[in-house]
Amino acid sequence: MFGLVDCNNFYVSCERVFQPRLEGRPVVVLSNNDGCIISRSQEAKALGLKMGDPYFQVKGLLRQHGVAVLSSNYTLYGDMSRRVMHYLGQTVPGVEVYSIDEAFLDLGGLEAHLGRHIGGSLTAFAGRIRADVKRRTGIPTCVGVAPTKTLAKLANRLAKQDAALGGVLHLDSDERRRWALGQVAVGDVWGVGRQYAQKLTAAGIDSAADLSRVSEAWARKQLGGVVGARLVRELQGYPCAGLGSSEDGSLRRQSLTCSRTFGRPLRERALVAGAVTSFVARAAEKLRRQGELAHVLTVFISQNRFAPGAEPGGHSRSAVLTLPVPTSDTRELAARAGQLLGRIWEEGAVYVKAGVVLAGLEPPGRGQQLGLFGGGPAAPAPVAAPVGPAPGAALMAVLDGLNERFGRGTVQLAAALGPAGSGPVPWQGQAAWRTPAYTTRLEDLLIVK
DNA sequence: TCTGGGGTCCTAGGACCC
DNA sequence: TCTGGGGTCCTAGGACCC
Repeated sequence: MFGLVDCNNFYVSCERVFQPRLEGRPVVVLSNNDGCIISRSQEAKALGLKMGDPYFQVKGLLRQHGVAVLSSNYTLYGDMSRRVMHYLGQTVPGVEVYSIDEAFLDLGGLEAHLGRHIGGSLTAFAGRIRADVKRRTGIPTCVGVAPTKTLAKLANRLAKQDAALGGVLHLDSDERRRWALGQVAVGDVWGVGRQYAQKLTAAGIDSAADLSRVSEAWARKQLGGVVGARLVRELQGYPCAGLGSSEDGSLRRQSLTCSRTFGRPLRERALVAGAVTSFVARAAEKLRRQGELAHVLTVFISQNRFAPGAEPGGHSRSAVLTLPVPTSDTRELAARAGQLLGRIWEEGAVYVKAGVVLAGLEPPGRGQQLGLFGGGPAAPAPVAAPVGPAPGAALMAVLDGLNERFGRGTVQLAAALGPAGSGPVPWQGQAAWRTPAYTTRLEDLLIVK
């Protein structure tokens, strides 16, 4: 049995914890660079504001209705997420952190145990989790409980829709499962996106219930092979996916990206190179926190995809390099990234965004590919060097330590600093309405009088 | 003027291995 | 006449998720 805990309007809810005056008012949170709406309160949804609406297109509407507008504050959301997940991890046997605001719970075998303790049902247990998360973190959630992950997602959606359910829906019988399937449009099923929804409705499949009745062969043919087959089976109540392992509640990623839209369009190579270097540094930091090394490095740069005449996908170029020796050393990754940028750079073009991806992640230690001539290119080591910490690891540890203690960016590569002079780096995005880091910076701590 | 930033999984084809 | 069988790795692309 699976539970799915999903925080309601997560980013808005995080902001409301520290600004209670935002309760009951329409509130939106904007993406990086204050580009589009990425989180909306119920009141904002009721005004017809959509996920992904570009800010400049809805500015008038926002003003007209007195909508509170906030820039995104990922430091805050990440920390609030950690608190929620930590509580869940202490409360149930297994947790898979699925995204910043969602977690799957392993509720297998709990029912018998619960019978003797609280209220006797998973429904009551889920209600208690919900109340505890709210009390401990201030974040409202809904909980779906069902025999498969896909059904738990579906139950969660219904719990969010219908306030009468009290934030919890447990699909504890076949009748209830069938009822729930009938309530949900096929396009709202987890795993059915725009393309599939279009295809399905064209074939007369309109609800989750309809989808649960198609043949496996049809699902395979129409919905991406085995993925589609599993999707249908899950709707029927047969689990096809277990709880992803994240024992300590932290996510272990298979790739790490850092990319940003620039604060303004850039045409100077040195500036874009500076941006790429700073993105590499950030990605490498995440990589080291995860305790891994990367084998594959990708750099991409994008021109304005909304420019008239831009063909879909044609606005972006990327270059990939498989490193001879996996590394997490910012200096080496930055040097390689600079070379990759040279391969895709077009003089005269105007770029609006860049990014780097670290992939082929592996833990250090045994099994590591060593350089044939010893060490990595950045810091040659003797051929006979025993397997041990990578060259430069100590330096990176000091770098991370300083930045953690004194704030991100305290020590950086000079190449990531931008042109001499003062002011924000030219690739820094807009964030006109950013709230303080209430929970992670001492200076930003709220003072209650 | 202005349009996010992360991720996942699967398929298919080609090159190459023994 | 006849032309194996079993793999891996890489790339590109497509779908999906929050």
